[in-house]
Amino acid sequence: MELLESSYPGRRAELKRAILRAALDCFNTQGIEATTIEMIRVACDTSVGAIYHHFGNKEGLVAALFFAAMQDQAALRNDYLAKAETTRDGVNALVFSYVDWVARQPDWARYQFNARFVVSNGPFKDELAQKNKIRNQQVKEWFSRPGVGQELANYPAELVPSLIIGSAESYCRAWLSGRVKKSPKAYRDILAEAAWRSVSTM
Amino acid sequence: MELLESSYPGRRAELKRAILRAALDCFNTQGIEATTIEMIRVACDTSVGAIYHHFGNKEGLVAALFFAAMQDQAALRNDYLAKAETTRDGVNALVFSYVDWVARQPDWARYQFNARFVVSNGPFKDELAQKNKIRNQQVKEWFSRPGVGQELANYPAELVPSLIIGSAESYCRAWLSGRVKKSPKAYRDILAEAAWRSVSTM
Amino acid sequence: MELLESSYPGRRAELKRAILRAALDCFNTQGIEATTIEMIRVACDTSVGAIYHHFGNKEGLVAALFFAAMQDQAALRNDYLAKAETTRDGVNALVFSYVDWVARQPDWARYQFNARFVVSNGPFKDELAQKNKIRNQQVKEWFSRPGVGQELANYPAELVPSLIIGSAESYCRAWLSGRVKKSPKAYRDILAEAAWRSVSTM
Amino acid sequence: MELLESSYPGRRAELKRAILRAALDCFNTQGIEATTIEMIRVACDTSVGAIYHHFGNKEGLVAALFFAAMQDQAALRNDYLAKAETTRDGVNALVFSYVDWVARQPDWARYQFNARFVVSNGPFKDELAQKNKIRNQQVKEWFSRPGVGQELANYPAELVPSLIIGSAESYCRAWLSGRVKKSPKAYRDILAEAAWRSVSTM
DNA sequence: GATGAATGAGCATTCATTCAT
DNA sequence: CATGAATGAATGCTCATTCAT
Repeated sequence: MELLESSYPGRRAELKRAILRAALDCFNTQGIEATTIEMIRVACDTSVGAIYHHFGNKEGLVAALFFAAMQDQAALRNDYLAKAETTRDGVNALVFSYVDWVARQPDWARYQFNARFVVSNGPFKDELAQKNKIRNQQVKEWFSRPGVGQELANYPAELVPSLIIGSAESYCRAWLSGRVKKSPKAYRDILAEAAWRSVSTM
Repeated sequence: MELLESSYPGRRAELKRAILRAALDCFNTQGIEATTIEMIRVACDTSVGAIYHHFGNKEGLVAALFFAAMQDQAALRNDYLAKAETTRDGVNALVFSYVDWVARQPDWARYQFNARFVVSNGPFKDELAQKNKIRNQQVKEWFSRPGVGQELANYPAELVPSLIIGSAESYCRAWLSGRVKKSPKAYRDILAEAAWRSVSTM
Repeated sequence: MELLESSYPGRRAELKRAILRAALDCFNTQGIEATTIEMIRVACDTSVGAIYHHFGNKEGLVAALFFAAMQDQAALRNDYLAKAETTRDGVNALVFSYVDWVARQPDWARYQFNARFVVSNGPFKDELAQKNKIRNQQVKEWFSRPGVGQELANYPAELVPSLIIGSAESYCRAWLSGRVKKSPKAYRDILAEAAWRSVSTM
Repeated sequence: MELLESSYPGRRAELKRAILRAALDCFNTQGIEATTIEMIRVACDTSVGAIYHHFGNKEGLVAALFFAAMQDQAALRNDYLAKAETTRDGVNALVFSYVDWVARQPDWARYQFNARFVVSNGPFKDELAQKNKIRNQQVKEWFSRPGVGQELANYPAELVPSLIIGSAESYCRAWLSGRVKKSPKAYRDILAEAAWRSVSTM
C-alpha cells in the first residue's frame, strides 16, 4: 500500500503509519463510531498514549486518515490530467483516475465514503472545506486552459462534475459494498465514454 | 410531510409518527451515533420507555426510519413506471422519480444516504438485503416486458443502474450537502437526457 | 402439584394459582431478581394488571409463594408429628416429613432455599418472623409433651434442630442442585438414624 | 481480615482489595442484586472505571469474591487435614475447619451462602464446577489413604459429606442469620462428636 | 374488573482522555 | 518521550408500577 509507505521515512513515521493502517481497518470493519481507541491500540500493538501523542484525539485520527486519502487521490488525478490535452482527454483523466484509484485503494475509498459526514461536521470541517476548494480550483483551472472546455459550456457549471463522475462513483460504491462483483476497472472505458456522451451536445 | 401522515391512523400511531419525525431530525442534524435517545425524547416530548416500547431499541428506530424512506421512494418509482411505456420512458421514470423524491423529501433522502452503512451492517441487514432484492426484481421485471429494454442489452446488467442513476444521485448528494444551490428538479430533464445518452449506442 | 390445587376453588383462584405456578418456574429457572413481571405474564398468559391485582407487587408475589411453601411443609410435618409418640418417633417425623416434602415438591423446596434471603429482608420480614416463631413453638410444644423430649435435654436447645435436620437438609440441597443423583427418599432411614444418634447420649 | 491482606502486596493490589472489601460489605448488607456499582464505588472511594478495570463487570466481582472465600476456606481445611491421622481425626478436621472458618470469617461465610446460586448459574459456573471438583478430589484422596476411611465404607459415598458436615452447616447458617446467638465455635466439639456418631456403625 | 401502553428513575457499562510514573 | 491505570461523564436500556380506557 504505497499510499502510506511512500510518505514518511524513519522509525517514528513507521509507528504513525502503523496506527493509520490499523485505524483504517478498524473503521472500515466496525464503523468509525464503533471503533474504540483500545481496538486500534491492540491492532497495531502500541499504547494509547502513543496514539494520542501522534494524532491528538480520535477526531484527529479520523481526519488525518481522510486527508491522506484525499491527497493520494488528488495526486493520481493530477498525474492523469498532466498528460491530457483535449477536453475529451480531461474527462477521461477524471473518470480513469477516479476508477483506478478506487480499484487500487478500495479500503481508502470505502473509508472516504463513510468518513465524509463525520469529518465535514467535526472540528476539521474548515480544513476540509479549504482542501475541497483547492481541489475544485485545480480541476476548474485545467478545464479553463485555452482551447479546452468549450464543449462543456452548454451545461450548468455546478452540474458538470456530476455528469462526468456520477456513473463511475455510483458503480464504485456498488462494488465497494459488494453489490456488484466486477472491478470498476473492467468498465473504465464504458464509464468514460458514457461520461463524455453525458456532456456532449448532439 | 405526507410520508408519515399517510401511513397509520389513530392516536397510537400518532406518537409513533412523532417519534420517527423527531428521530429523523436529530439523526440528520447531529448524526446517527451522536444522537442520544434522550435528545429524541425531548424533541417529541414523550418518555424513553415509549420509544423503546415502539421500536425495541435505537437500531430498531434507525431501521424503521430507513425502511419508511425506502418504501416511500419505491411508491413514487412504481407510480412513474406504471405510466411509462418505452425504454426511454422507463429511464425517464427512474431519473425523474429519483430526483423528484429527493427534492420533495430532502430530509428523508439525506437520512437514507447517512444511514445505509449502519443499517446494512446492523441487526436488520438481512431485512434490508431482502427489500433490496425485491426492489431490484421489480425494476428488472419492468425492463423485461416485451418490446422494452433491448436498447440496454449492449451494456453489462450490473453497470446499467449506475449509468442511469449515477449522475442524478451525484448531484442530489451535492445538493443535500449544500455544495450546490439549485434544486435537482431544475436539472431533471438534463439528467434524464444524459442518462439516456449514457446507455444509448450510437 | 396438590400444593396449589388443593387450596382455592373457583375461576378466580385458578388464575391466582396459574400465576403462582408460572412465577415459581421463572424464579427457579432465572433467579428471582432476573425474573421480570413480563416473563411471568407470558408464562401464564395473563396481563400485568392481573398479577398486580392479585399480589400487589413483585415482592408480594415472592412472599406469597414462600409462605405457600412454608404452609405446605408445615402441614406435612404436623401430619407426621400427630402420628408420633416417643421422642424417637418425633425425630423421625421431623426428618421424614422434611425429606418427603422436598422429594415431593422439589420446585418449592428449591425456591424456599433461594427466596429466604429476599423475604427475610423485604417488606414481609415481620410476617416471616412471626410464622417462623409459630412453627418453632409448635415443634417445641410437641417435644414438651409429658414423657417426651428428655433424651434431648443434654443438648443446648438452639443446637438440637441443626443436629436433627442438618444432615437431611444438606443432602437435600445437594440433590436439588444436581450435585448428587439419588433422591433423598432413598436415604430417609439412614438420615433419621443418623439424626437420632446425633442427639443420643451414649 | 487476613483473608485479603495476606494475598497481594503493592499499591495496585491495595485498591483491588479495597474494592473486594467494599463489595463484600455491600453484598452482605443489601443483597447482591440490590447492590449497585455506585454503592461499591462510594464505599471504597474509587471510580467506576477502576472497578471495571480490575474485575471486568459486576459478575466478575461477585465471582472473584466467591473464589477468594473458597480458597481461604480450603486453605484452613487443608491445614487441619494435614495434621490429622485417623478417620476420626479427618472427620474432626472437616467439622473443626468448617466451624472455625465460619466463626473467623462470618462475612465471607455469609456471602458464600448467598452468592452460590448466582455464581453457579452465571458466566463463571464452569470455573466454579472445576474448583468444586478439585476440592472434592482432595478430600476424597485424604480419606483414601491407607488405613483410613474404612469406617465410612458402610455409607453411600454421596451421603457421607452431608452426614459429616450437615449439622455444622445448619447451625452456622442459623448463627449467621441471627436466629441463634452462640458462636458455632462453642459447639464445635458437640458437632464433631455428632458427626462422628452419624457415620459410625454401632 | 381487566388490560397493556406509558412512565421515568435507576443501572450496568463504555470509552475518550488524562497524567503520574 | 512512552505507558496504561485511573477517571467519570454520558448512554442505551430495563422494568416495576401506574392508570386511562
